Amino acid sequence: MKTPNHSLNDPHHNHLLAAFPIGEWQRWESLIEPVELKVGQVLFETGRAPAHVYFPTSAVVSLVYMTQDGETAEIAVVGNEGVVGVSIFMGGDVTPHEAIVQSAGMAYRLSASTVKNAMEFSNPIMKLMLNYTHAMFSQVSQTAVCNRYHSIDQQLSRRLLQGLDRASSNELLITQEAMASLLGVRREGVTAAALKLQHEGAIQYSRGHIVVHDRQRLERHACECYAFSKKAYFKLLPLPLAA
Amino acid sequence: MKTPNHSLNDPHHNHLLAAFPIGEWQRWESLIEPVELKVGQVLFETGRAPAHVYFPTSAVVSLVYMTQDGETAEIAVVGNEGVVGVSIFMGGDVTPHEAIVQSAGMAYRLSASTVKNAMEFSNPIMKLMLNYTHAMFSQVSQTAVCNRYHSIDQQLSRRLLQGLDRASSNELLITQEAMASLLGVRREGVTAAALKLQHEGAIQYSRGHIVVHDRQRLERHACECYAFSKKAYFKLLPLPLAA
DNA sequence: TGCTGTCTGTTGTTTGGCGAACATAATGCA
DNA sequence: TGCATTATGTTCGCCAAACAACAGACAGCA
Repeated sequence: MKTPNHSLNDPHHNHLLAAFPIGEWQRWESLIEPVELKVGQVLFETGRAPAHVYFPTSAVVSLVYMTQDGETAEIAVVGNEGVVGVSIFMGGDVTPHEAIVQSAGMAYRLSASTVKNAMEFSNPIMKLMLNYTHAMFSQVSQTAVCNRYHSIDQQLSRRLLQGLDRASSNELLITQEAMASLLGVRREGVTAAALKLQHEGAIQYSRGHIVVHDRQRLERHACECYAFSKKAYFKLLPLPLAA
Repeated sequence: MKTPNHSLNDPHHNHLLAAFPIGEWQRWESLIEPVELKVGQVLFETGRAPAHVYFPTSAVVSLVYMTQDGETAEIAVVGNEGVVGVSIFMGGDVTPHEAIVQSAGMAYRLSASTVKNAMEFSNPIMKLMLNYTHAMFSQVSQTAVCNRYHSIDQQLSRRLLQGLDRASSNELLITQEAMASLLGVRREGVTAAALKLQHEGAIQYSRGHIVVHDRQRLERHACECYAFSKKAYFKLLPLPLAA
């Protein structure tokens, strides 16, 4: 991958923002606001009207669905390839899921009202957002199927790769406990799968620090879902995820 | 439920079409085309560019995802509350899933190019479609969670209710085998669950004919997913599903 | 240095759903 | 009417993952 000529904190490090037409960009520059996101921070809650959309540059955000009894499942991951809060321009006053920061970092945000205006007046931006939403739709569908058919081993590998694609190094910061609630399985199940991967030399971890040593091995363990959802983003977005 | 003052084959029996602004409507009238949909008919396939969008009036369509090994899972149901083919105006050349007619009936269709134009020129219609897409997004997310946590009993009840809401009587036409592939489980699992419901007097069935006798009992068996996805459509659409 | 809380490893038991194989019953067609 | 086809019922073994309960291990703080 070519080194981009902007820093990780440049708004253009977000692929969607980078794809804004230059003419448009000037209009937004003054409205867009950098924010630092911390691990565990809740960007918006289920059933509430989100106040902003977030374009992560270095942060990674999980969209998490929670059942009545408090069981959780992640339905999509958003990093610098996308945007958190598509509900806003789709016209829903509320989101069906919550957005939680998985990995600390920077993001740029716009207020909900600004975004709604933008959609009315800028066709190219509207299209960009719709394209992204479509890719996310694919990811959510894929998650539904993955939940039905694939083993914990496969899903853990898939999720690690998805995290890796959105991270700036080969280290991920997440405990097995947290991973379990993302996958919607028990912690013991994650421990077993992670042990297996560690014995094979694919990863190495300790207390929330996961280092990926052998990406290809992970890819062999992962289900098709990983490749498919990645392909969906490639197809629909002007810029690819990190190679 | 009040009897609508138009027949089941009136375009306005589709809630989205019915919500088109009157001024807009005249523009579309000549372009929209009634079609009869037969059970099992494939409206579009995975990975292909859909040629039309379909607004069902009496037909019911399943959006089905298929894995590499041919395992299937339904990710959403579309009846006269919605539209099949949101991918088209979201800008995806391809859909990640296929659309299969579950229940024969009528629908109105528009060509893909017409729809794309419509989106450019009519803001109200664009908003309508986005609202619907948002509700569908909720349904897909809910499906993902349902696949993770809920039993076959619960899912079968949920799916029967979703079918019932989109049917014109209390009879559904679907075999246990077909239901199994929608839910992504084995046929035997569906048989067991269906037997249980039958013994309780909730339903009665024989060779693909399911008659619902006790809707409330089904609702008690179903998981929260049924109520939640229904609520999403209520909130976002101008007209409710059949009561 | 030791205490405390968090994270990870382990074990035994239970269970929902899968796989496979087969029996019975209804339907449709010849 | 008989036969083939399709739909449903049943059974047995099996396994992945859930549930439950606890032990060790590491990190940070007092």
